[in-house]
Parts: sequence; structure tokens; C-alpha cells
Amino acid sequence: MVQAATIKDVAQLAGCGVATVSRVLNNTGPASAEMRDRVLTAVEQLDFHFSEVGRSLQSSTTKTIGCVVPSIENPVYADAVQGAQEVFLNADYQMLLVCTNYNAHIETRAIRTLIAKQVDGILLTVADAQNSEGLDLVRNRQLPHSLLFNEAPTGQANWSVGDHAAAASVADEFARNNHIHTGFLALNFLNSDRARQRYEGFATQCAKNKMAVPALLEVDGDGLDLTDHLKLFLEEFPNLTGIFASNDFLALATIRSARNLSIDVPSKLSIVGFDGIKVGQLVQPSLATIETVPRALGAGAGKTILAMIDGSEAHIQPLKKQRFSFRAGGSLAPLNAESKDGGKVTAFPPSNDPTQKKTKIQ
Amino acid sequence: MVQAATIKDVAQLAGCGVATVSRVLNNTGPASAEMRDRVLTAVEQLDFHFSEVGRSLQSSTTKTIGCVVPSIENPVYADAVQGAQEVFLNADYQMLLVCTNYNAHIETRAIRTLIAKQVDGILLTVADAQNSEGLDLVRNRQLPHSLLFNEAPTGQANWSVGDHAAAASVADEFARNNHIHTGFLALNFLNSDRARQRYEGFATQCAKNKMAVPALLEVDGDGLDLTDHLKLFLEEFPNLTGIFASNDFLALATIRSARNLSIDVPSKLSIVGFDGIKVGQLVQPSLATIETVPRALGAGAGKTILAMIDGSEAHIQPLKKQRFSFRAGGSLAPLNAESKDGGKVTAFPPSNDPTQKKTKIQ
DNA sequence: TAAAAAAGTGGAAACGTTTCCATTGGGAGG
DNA sequence: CCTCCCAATGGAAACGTTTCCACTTTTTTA
Repeated sequence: MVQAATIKDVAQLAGCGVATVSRVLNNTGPASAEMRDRVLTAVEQLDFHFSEVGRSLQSSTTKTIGCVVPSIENPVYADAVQGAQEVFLNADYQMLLVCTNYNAHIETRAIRTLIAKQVDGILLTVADAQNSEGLDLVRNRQLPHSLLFNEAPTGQANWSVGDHAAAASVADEFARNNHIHTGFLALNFLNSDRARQRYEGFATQCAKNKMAVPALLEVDGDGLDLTDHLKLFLEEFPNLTGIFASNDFLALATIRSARNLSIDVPSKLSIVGFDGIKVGQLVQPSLATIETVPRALGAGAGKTILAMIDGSEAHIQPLKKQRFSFRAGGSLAPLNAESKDGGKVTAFPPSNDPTQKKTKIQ
Repeated sequence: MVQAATIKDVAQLAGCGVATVSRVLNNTGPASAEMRDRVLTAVEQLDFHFSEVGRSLQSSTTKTIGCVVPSIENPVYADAVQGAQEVFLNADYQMLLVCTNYNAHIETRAIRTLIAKQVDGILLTVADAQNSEGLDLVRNRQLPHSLLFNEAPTGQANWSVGDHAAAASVADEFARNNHIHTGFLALNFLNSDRARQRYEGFATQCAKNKMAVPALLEVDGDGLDLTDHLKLFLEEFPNLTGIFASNDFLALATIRSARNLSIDVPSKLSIVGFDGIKVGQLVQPSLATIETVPRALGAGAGKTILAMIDGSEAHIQPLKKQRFSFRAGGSLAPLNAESKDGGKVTAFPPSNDPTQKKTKIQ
């Protein structure tokens, strides 16, 4: 590894003290035109750049922000992280990223290290915001931070989706389509407070709509093939007509599994997802889902942290009212008497898919 | 922000010199049992943790590795980044992540900053490995680094997919299915050397297989709705029977667009993607594609860097022969005379989709 | 023209570590 | 009892910055 030039080298070559070099390069304090020239020439000649480490030690500022999320294999987190990262980069901050895989131990350890590295702020999505050792650490140090996807305490800028309300709106949509018996499908339900909030919001609103208590359907593994799971669920709850999957990938896997079992979606079984990933609009039937704006949430949370670091804490971002919206799709259809009583249904019913164009070629 | 305790505070509280504290805590050098105790107690009492900044300055090592990729909205990069990140974390390194959005200027600036931050190594996917200012910087400093997805110079561990060969295998698959007239569909073709290598590998192998020169189809925008593009392409190249999309998302969008145009996939038009994203197996028809192992590539590149930092440079990872495989899917079907002459084809031909289970319920 | 102010400059301390070196004290070997 | 060695310990330098302060030189003002 080639040794980089230091400010001392520059000073020596320019024939001046290090203080002068610092002043010239940072434009802080006076310097004669001639001195300025000599320094700049030396810098050029040595290809000098300040060592951020030295700077950090002296200023106790690192221009670095930590980011802790469960996983970026989930496009929702990936988008959010990227949104934040761009905000940081524009403000000349860099991002230290840690994925915890929903593991509280890794979470805590990572946060500890980030603090030791003296990050100027932390952006985090914790497994459980009510009970997070790492989050406590951050709060104790009063390190600038913002929760992302987790519900923030009142008074702080909130960059969560609003899982409870969003899930409630799914219940409303099922109700509007005359569904009574529904299920909530989750992968690793216990791992995240978001999944629990979604279930709760869904169940509560189902009750308000005089629907049955939704069945809680849990699956494990990678969630790619749910055929066997789905078969069992439908045997256990034979009058299920709709499934709310806790994310879009799970929803697509469910549709696929239904196809394997020759159960038509949506005429026999309606599916609604959560997140609003892009491919949901490309598949057939298109996916009814909760559309979220992860990128905007990430960017917003990033800006909140920067504002806190700036000291303009008072001026925290206004918490937007609506951070989700229901996206209609072909996977959710009204439940009518005809299909309910097991009567014949067209194998490929006329699409009620609003995103499907009807353009013809030739 | 609460001020953290320093080694001096510990020394003072324990009534000893800082050198002793350092020795005790790092287990480097002797210390009496009693001293050990006093230090440990003080540490406990002050909740002391070393400042990594101070350490870095003294050791000129940061336990930090930079990672530069175009975007993690693309699941391929996201998976690779996560794979690398896990490797780093296991070795007690943290990752500084920068997304360049395929912008060479951001790329260069980011790499410069990473060097100033004195990262111990850099993992990068550059827009064009033959012509990258940032890559030159890294090479000049002889900073431990590894290319990811870019073809590495001979002699270095190679963590690219092998785009040329992979694309060639797609040409072979089209040939095996009797396709002659194909097209290569790319989004922002000029932005990356990978897309170009894929086209070249595809075109070369098409020639070997006595197929027509593949049409180069370029689209712009977000690639969500390609209907109009596809219509134009098919008007311009009316005898096109197969399209090789440069990534899976584009492939799925193409299938969707074909549906909009009432062109059946695969009987009228076969589609093959690239990357092997998971949802490709969930859709109908399932997507024929090149399956890659981005996570493994990222992890491998990460390990390579760690090995270089360790100094065990000699023992670089062996470059695996095959880093991709063709995954059959319902979107690619043989071209037979019947469908070629515009004759009647079943609207929903018996699936030749190998991933589709035939399980029935009840 | 002298005094005061301002501009230009460098030395040194401080930030939090590690590590080299010197100092002390005690035990073992002669 | 004297030496020698080794364990235990602390002081201080070094890493690369910024910034305070003091000093010299130039310019302004009266």
C-alpha cells in the first residue's frame, strides 16, 4: 500500500508550517498570495488529500452515519437504504451499512460498534422498537438517530409505513368485496413488530366490519414454495376466501401455490399483498397490495438525522399523514353467491385487472 | 450528545497510567492481578469502550471496507452487497456503502472519499472496468480491492458472472429450440460493460449457431411498461420469435407487454431473462433465465479482499469455473412449423414449465 | 514619524490510541 | 550479601489534523 502524503509533507515541500497549510486549504485565516501558491503547488505535486481519520480525531466528527436494517434482500429495505444513502451522499456523509438478519444479538453488537466508530448519527430499523438494547444505547448517548419502518415515539418524526392503518384498509377492501373469512399469512411472524402490527390492524378492522376473526397462518423457510402449507391451511379453514399476505413476495408465492392446487385466483381465493413491489404490476393476475414508498421514507429519515446533526432539531420533518395507499389488482375480486356455492366459474374469467392494457397489435 | 469516557478517564479512576489500561484491555503485556481488577472495575463503572477513531489514527487501520455498486434497487447487487457485508461483519469489519447510479462522476468522487477515510479495502462494481478513474486511483495506491461483476484482469480472482459465456448459452438454448430470429433487449445499454458483454456473447454464439444476427432493442425510462416499445420492435422486426432480455425484470415487463398486445408467450414469442431473481419462478409462465449466484459472488469478493488485507495474498480464492446456469422456464418454447406459419395455436398450451407442480387438491 | 492596528506566519497543544523505553522492586542464583 | 533478571508499571512519542497563541512584519492612522 502506497503511503499517502500528510500535511507535514506539504508543509515541508512548501517551506512553511503545517498551520499555514491547514489555513490555506480550508480557507480559514489569512495567507499571502505567494504562500497560497506555494502550498497549492505542493499539494498538486504530492497529490495530497486530508486524512479523514486525523480530522475526525480532532473534530470528533466523522461525516459518517450508521444504517442498521434487517436485510437488503428485501426490496423494501433496499429501496429505503438507497434513498437514505443518496441523501447522505448529497450532504457529504457516507453510510456504514449493517444487515442484522432480524437477529437482535447482531443488532446490538452492530450498534455498539457504530458508536465506537463515532458515527454522527444512526438510522435504524430494529426488530422490536419496544424492546431493543441497541436502541437504548443510542438513546442513552443522545446520538442523533431516526427510526425507519418502526413506529417512532410521539413527538419524533415518524418514518414508519403506518402498518396498523394500512392493514386496516386491507380489511376494508376485503369487506367491500364481501369477504367474511380471511387469513393473515406471515413468514417468521415473531421476528418483527411490523408483522404483528399488521395482524393487529387487520384483525381489529375485520371486527369493525363484522367479518370473522382472521386466521393466523404462519410459514417458515424461504417461502418460495408454499403449496403444502396452503393445502393444510385450506383444509383447516375450509371457508377461507381471502388471504392477506404480510408481503408481496409471499403473496405471489401464494398465488403460485394456489395455481399448483388448481385453485383459481381470484375467483376461488383472493390474495392481497403488502409493500407494492414493482413486479406485482407485471404478473397475471396483477397483485392487489398496499403500495408503500420505501425510498421516500428512507430519504425522509435520512434528512431528519441530518437536521438533528445540524442542530436544527426544532425543524424536524412534518410527519406525513398517509404513507401508503391501496393498489387494486386482479388478485382481489368480489365474492359473489355464484362462486361461493361452488358453482361453475369460467376458468379464465374476464380480467378485472385495472392495470391491464387492452391494446391490440395489428 | 453524551461524551464518552476515554482511556485517560479509566486510568485516572483506576489510579494507573494509560499504558497499563491499554495493556490490560488488549491483553498485550504483563499486569498484576490486582491492577487488572482495578482497571476492569473502572471500565465497567465508566462503560468505557475504545474509540475506533483514536485507534485508527495510531494503527492506520480502520476495520472498514468500502463498497461501491451502481444501485441496490437491483436485487442482484443487493444480494451481492449483503453477501459481502456478512463476510465483513464476521471478520469484524464494517462496510461503507455507496450507490453510484451508474454515474461515473459519483463513482470517482465516492472512491476518492473512501480513500480519504482510509478504508482497508474496496469492493467495487464500476460502470466500465476498462476505463474507470476511480479504479485507477485504487490501483495506484495498491489498496486491497476486488472487482465484483466486472471482469477482473487475468491473475486476479474473478468475481464476475461470466456474462459473455452466459449469454452464449442463451443463444444455444434458442438454437436448441429452433429459433432463428432473436433480439437482445437492454435498458440503458450504454451504461454498463456487462450489458455490452452480454450482447456480444449472445451475438457471437448466434453466429456460431447459424442464427440471424440478433436485433439490438433498446428501451429507456423505468422499464415498467414496454408495450409501445415492443409494438414498435415487432413492427420493425416482424419475424422475431425470441427475445433475450438483459435482466429478469425487463423480461417480465416484456411478457406483460406481450400480453397487452395479445401475443402469447411462449407460443408466439419466447422470452429469456438474465439474473435468476426469485419471483421468476413464481409467475406464469415461469421465466426461462440465466441463474446467477450474486450472494456467493459478493461473499467471495469480500473474502478475497480480507485475504489481501491479511497479507495472505498468495492464497487468493480459486476462480470458480461456472458462476451461472441456464434455468428452464415456461417462457421459452420450441419453435415448430405449426406456430411459425401463423396457424392456430391453443390459447393456453399444455405447460412445459418444469417448475410447475401438478399437485391437485381434493 | 511614531504608535497602533492588521496581516501573515509558525510553534505547540489537543484529540484517543498504542508502543517503545526507562524505572522500580522483588526473587533467584551465585 | 551482591548481582542479575524479570515482572510490573508509567512517561512520552507518534499517528494527522485544527486551532489557539505568540511573534514578526506590514499597513494604517493620527
